[in-house]
Amino acid sequence: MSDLLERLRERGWRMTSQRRVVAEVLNGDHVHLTADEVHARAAQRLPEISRATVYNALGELVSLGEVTEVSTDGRAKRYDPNAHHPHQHLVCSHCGTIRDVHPTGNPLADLPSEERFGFSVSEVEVTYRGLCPSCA
Amino acid sequence: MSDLLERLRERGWRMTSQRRVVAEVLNGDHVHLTADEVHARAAQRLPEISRATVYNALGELVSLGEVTEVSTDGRAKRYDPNAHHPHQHLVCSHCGTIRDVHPTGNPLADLPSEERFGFSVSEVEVTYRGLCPSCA
DNA sequence: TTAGTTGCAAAGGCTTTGCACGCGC
DNA sequence: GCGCGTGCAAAGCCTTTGCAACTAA
Repeated sequence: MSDLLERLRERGWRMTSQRRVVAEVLNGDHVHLTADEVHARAAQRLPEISRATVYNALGELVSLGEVTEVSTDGRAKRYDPNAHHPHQHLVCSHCGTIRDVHPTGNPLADLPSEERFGFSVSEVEVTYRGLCPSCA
Repeated sequence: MSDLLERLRERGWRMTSQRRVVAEVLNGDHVHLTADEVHARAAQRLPEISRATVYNALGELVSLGEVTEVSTDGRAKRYDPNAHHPHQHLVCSHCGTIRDVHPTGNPLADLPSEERFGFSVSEVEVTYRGLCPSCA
């Protein structure tokens, strides 16, 4: 699981310097950057990279299932490269910090078939909210 | 729980024709409108109502805890007046339809204290995703 | 070679803001 | 009458798009 770049190469993702930098910026755990933050970090290594290119790359990584979009209540979406480690998020209601957490139990099992209204349910997204130690 | 307007009056919410119409539009179950949809429906009864006023009113209803913001992955936030009936959402990945559902079990209990990292967790938000009968 | 990628700049969707006027309490 | 609410128009933030130049495979 650990190396995003390697996985992308194996999957035959066309590699360019811009795409490599984006993947490198995202690689790791507990990473939840906005598109703009990804662009800023990428631009440290590749000053000419454009926002549009970052958005393109992020969109593809999401389609490939290598990265997940996290829409916190704030405005900009955040991108989470931890797609191969099923996990949920714990968000501080005050400062917005996000932590990855790994609850016990399977939330999917909590939705009985009579509550599924004929839907074929395939995913669950769980977000815990509260105050982090610094904000409490 | 049923009448939003009544609750607002009891809480001393300053009432104007615009605010009344917004509250009336939102009142009910399984309502998940965007700000723009709220504006459109409100404008049927009060043609001069402005978007800014609708946004103001929605923002206050959210602060008051009478309405919940639902950010599906799409662009515009949706507003759910069902804040007094704890429930989760079942979203169709294809057409975006939202249904309210009432799972068994308490998701809060699934997050053990060693996974809370010192946060005081107060809410959980659960979204089930899948295909609805029409889109399957 | 050639299809896919990039950068730019402009457009687009959703939401917020500043300010003068108007209205609920 | 006072203070908050309203409408308008403009600005703002985040994201997408069109297109010509470029480049990985």
